[in-house]
Amino acid sequence: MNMASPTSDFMLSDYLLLDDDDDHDDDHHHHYQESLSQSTEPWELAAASSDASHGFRGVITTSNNNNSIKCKNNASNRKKQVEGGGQRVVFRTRSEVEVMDDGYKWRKYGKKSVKNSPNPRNYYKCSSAGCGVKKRVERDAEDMSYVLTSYDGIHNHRIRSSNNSYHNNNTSPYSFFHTPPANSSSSNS
DNA sequence: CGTTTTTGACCGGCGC
DNA sequence: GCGCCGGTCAAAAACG
Repeated sequence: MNMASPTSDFMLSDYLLLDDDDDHDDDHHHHYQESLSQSTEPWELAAASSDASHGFRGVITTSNNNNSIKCKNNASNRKKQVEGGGQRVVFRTRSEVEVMDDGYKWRKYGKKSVKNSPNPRNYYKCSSAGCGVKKRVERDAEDMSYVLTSYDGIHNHRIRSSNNSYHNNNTSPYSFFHTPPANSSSSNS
């Protein structure tokens, strides 16, 4: 609980904020600030969060052009709004296991092979009805040691206990981010 | 028996 | 219009 204080702001500030600067993304290849958590977890926490201010439909694009991963936001070219708030977070974690327990129960609804990645991409959806939070898990195209996990939306329900109690210990790198205070609905009107 | 995984099909957007 | 590409659906299997 050293680096606890699990708040979204903390995370956003402490890590990296992704702007929709897809224009000059070639300049700075790595949008990710790798911060090794000294926690007891076997995986390293390295995260990149996207700016939800735009309410965009972000596209996580893995391009090997510059041997880098870049996240592009289609703020202008919004295809469809992300149900659940439109929050997108991308975690880059060094782990041997692709799917790790973040405290929520997910149901895999698809697997697809991406062009720029030799590894397939897994699509998960929150098992809770009425919760349209989706999760995308894939291994890094260049570093297969890393797992790229994307979250879409915000859970409108309480965390679902699973086999593990990571959320209870706040040891899960993702759990704290996904534990919305109470105003997670963010103006649902 | 209920739920989840699996896997190919399907579909929509975009580029050519 | 067609093919590519990424995302989702859905039927059957697999799993508890």
